[in-house]
Amino acid sequence: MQGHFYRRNRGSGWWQGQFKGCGYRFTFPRRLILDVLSSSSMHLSAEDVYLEVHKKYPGVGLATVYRTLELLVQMGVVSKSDFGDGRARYEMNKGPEGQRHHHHLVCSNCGLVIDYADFIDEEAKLLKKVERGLSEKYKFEINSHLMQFYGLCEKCKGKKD
Amino acid sequence: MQGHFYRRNRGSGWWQGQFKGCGYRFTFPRRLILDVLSSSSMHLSAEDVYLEVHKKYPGVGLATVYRTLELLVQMGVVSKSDFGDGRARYEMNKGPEGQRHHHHLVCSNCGLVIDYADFIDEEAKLLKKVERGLSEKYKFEINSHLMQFYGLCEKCKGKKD
DNA sequence: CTCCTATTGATAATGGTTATCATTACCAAA
DNA sequence: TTTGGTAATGATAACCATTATCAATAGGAG
Ligand SMILES: [Mn+2]
Ligand SMILES: [Mn+2]
Ligand SMILES: [Zn+2]
Ligand SMILES: [Zn+2]
Repeated sequence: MQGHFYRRNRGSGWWQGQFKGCGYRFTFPRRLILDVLSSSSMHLSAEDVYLEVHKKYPGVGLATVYRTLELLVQMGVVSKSDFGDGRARYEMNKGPEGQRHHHHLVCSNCGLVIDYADFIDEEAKLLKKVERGLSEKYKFEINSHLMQFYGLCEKCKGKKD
Repeated sequence: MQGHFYRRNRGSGWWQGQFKGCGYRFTFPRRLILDVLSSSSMHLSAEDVYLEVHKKYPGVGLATVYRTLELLVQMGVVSKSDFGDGRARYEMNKGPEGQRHHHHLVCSNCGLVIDYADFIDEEAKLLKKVERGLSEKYKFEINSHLMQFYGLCEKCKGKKD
């Protein structure tokens, strides 16, 4: 870092534990990035996160944002999605309050993304079943899945002439 | 085109009809690209298609391959997937013989991709159910879905120490 | 066969993401 | 508290799949 000074990072608690547990350091930029992700319910791009962090501490660089996001994805703390707009989107996945697993509904016209967890229970039941069958037949060890629905949102559905 | 000559394209049949039906021309490069996709069961990148077409007719450019692939995706003839290797993958989806809808099993370690349609029936049941629920609750008109499983293939599962 | 224009090929440009590298900060040990 | 080894960082260049540009060509209706 050239010319920037962070206040000493004396953090503690859940996040610090998560990082330490994985053999990583809980640095100040990482804390800031987590703050942004935690206090937002949107699907943020790396640049979104960068701009937000930048408001509070202009010293944090874009590269660090990318690196941290990738790290958090690896840790399972953040989930990374592609909604077809040419950039990755990130959102908090696991926090002190537990998981928040959900799937997405994407509008092909305006890009609106809706989170839903309503039908996760039913889905989970079948997903488990399918996963079991696939594991057996293809000798595959399934760790995760991706599921998205595409279509037209209420507004875009009406705009069709 | 600068300096290349295609033999007159006197094609007819199913494909020609598909293109005409959508208001497009059935050109020679487009036919070649379709040939490559039709005669392969792999998940080809745009460059893969380009190299293959290039063997027969070096006059076809990469831009045309990209354009044609995008067109075919719009027409529903080809499906475009992202398996996480930084480039889009294409494969035939609809042909004279009908649809070939399937989902994917992706190895997070070696990138192996397995097509499967075995459990589509069970999946389809749930997908329909969930789609109905989501449509109703969120006033969404669902047109398509994306479903992938990630994990370790047989070989990679064994290599873990 | 003619004419209009959709399509094409070569190539430059785009833009999100990654690599590089000198500098800095975290933290365990003294 | 001081020190030292090293993980992490910031600025920036590089990467690279995909798109835009534009003059030239080819498809196909009439
Ligand atoms: Mn979400
Ligand atoms: Mn496939
Ligand atoms: Zn919409
Ligand atoms: Zn594998």
